[in-house]
Amino acid sequence: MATHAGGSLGRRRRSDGERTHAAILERATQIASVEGIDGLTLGRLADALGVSKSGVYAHFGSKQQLQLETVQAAGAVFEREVLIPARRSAAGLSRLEALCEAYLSYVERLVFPGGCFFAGLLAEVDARTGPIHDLVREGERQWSRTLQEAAAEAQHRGEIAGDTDLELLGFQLQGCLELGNYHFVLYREARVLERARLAVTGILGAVRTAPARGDSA
Amino acid sequence: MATHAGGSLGRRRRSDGERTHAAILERATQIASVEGIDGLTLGRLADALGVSKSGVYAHFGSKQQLQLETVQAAGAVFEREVLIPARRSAAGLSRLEALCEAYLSYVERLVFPGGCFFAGLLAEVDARTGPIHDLVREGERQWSRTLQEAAAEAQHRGEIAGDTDLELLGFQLQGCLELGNYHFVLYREARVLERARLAVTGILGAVRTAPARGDSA
DNA sequence: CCTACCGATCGGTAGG
DNA sequence: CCTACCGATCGGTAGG
Repeated sequence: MATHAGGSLGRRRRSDGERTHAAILERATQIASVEGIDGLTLGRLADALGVSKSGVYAHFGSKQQLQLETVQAAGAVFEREVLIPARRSAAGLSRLEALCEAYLSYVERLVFPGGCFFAGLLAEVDARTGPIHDLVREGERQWSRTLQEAAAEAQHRGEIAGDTDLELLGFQLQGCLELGNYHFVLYREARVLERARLAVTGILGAVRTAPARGDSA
Repeated sequence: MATHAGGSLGRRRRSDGERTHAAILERATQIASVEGIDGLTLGRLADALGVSKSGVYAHFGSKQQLQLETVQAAGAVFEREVLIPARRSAAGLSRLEALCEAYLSYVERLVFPGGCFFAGLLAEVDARTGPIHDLVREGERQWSRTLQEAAAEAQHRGEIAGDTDLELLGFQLQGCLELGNYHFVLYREARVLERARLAVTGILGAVRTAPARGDSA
């Protein structure tokens, strides 16, 4: 309903309400990454923020809306911490490697205290139905596509073998990344992420057409 | 306290109470595989069984005991459906292949309605602490070890290359299996399990020393 | 195994 | 944003 004409003051500063809303969602992603999206309750979130339950509720109007916005907020963090950094690497094999490393780094730095937000959410809602299931399914599909497109560009450039099955390559890499996340959170040892990195390197090494600088022989 | 001397009647038949207990746990594993171990509540379980809440409660004495026994009951199913069938295959590469196929078949047949019980549980409790976390961690460690031991025997027999890193091979296979499970439950398409099978075959093909019967060239 | 209950917490509402 | 409340459900208990 509001027009874009803001008058002589130009674009308004982000309001207090908007900043509070964003702060609530940041806390919500932290809680949900450990307790699950179902473990995120209005009361727990309100306690963590030091406000009343209805003070939180008023921002969303329903628990489902809070959950959906929390998932979307986590998606923005994933983009900022994984997708955008990887885009700084050259398209092709470099970017494919960068995507894998950016993901493992995002896990290792505990951007979310419970590890990858979407790895946890995937397992929580995969067997259910509803809007959150659908949101997660689309996010997972997009992540698979991102890996596969980077692999396709690497193949187009002749950096990986022409007969490489890109779907399988992406699947194998994605499996190593997700298992790396689960094991890191489960065992709490940095060593398991090193194992994931070596597994990724091994899979890429098997399809690479030219040895990387520094390889022996 | 009871002795093993059962008198002239020999070993007693399994009592009604024991059969009821087992029936409760079977239902509990089904509910927990979809709703999570935290989504398994006494009230929901009682409703599904058509008994009163305290009728269920009396069998376990606490919710934690119910949860622990449910996880153990699911472990017995995993052993029956995955580990024991795979042991019918010859030790070495055949058994490693059989372990992967038995796992994917167990997922595909929906032995648990929510897919692999432990894949879901892993993601649910990896970031928490307590006896269930510990139980899952030991189970996951054992599953990794089982895959790795089969790979070691394959290497010992000369079926896979002598310089294969067994830990990485096991990790890559385990990643494909778990991602196959998550995607099958998420997308509900049989095709994604075919992808997982091909991903496993591709990984094993890269380290195999002799071509399998039927391979071209 | 049952009914009947306990205090705590759930999502959500009323009224300010 | 708050207090105060609603009915439903949670894990657990008492008493039979």
